[in-house]
Amino acid sequence: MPELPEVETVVNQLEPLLKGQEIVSVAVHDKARIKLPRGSIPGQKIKQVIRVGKEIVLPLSGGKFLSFHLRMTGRLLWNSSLKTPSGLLHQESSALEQKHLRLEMKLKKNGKISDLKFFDVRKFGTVKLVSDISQLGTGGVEPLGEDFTLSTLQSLIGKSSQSLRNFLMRQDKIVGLGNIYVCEILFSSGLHPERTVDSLTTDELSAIKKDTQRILKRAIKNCGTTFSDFQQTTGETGSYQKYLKVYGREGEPCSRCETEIVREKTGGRSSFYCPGCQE
DNA sequence: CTTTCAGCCTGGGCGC
DNA sequence: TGCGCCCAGGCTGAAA
Repeated sequence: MPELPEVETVVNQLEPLLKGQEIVSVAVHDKARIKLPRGSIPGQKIKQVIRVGKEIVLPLSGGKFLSFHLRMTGRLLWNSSLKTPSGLLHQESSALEQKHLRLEMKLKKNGKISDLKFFDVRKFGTVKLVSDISQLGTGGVEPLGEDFTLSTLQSLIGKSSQSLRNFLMRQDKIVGLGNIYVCEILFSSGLHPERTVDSLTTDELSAIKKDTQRILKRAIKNCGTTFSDFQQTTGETGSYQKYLKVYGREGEPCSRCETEIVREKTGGRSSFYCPGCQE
């Protein structure tokens, strides 16, 4: 469930490891989903590691950009193995890892060979090579960027009458937010997920902007949110889950007003919120 | 035009 | 014990 803070964490951890590495070879294991032009990558160097929305992007020395989107279960690991459930024998564990391996690159720097592996259990993740960085991302505003202001938020909303929850999840408006952080932001702002965006006052919009930035920054500081052991791997040892106020807390008393947190499904997605203090 | 929604995909957890 | 069903959720493209 990587959202902006989790992707940012992976980027921060990979940057010093991958910077300056030459890509020696690329092996695509999931050829049905991952299409890369043959021979277009080997020989190039990784200039840096950056984040564009929820994508992990490697600008290459030849001017192109190699991009990974983890979606739900994608993992991008350097010189390490996919952590699999405990209790498996070594050969079972390695067979499971091989089953989920989608792409592998051999890297070289200062004569040392290393590898970068892309795993993905559910195959939603994507890998692509583009010649222009503008081909990446989904067009939304970076919530931690300078241009995410109250007036930007107002113009993004425009004449939309969508629910607040659906609006905040839209990557063509604001990038990086997913279900967990949207639930947390709305709790913090005291707003009901089904409020329509055209009903919001200036003060409420201002609260959304402020809470979005505060929560994302705090989550990045804590290296994101990690849920189960299975998903905990290099680059995802986050601890923000201990600060979650509503997500996954259905049935528990609200930390603000003691009302029981509810979970409600709308449009196939679960919203966690407090019916007592989110209006 | 805007908005909603099924489908993609697998493994874990639950009820029977 | 094992089978069927539901759930996680970002994003696309089709339908409303």
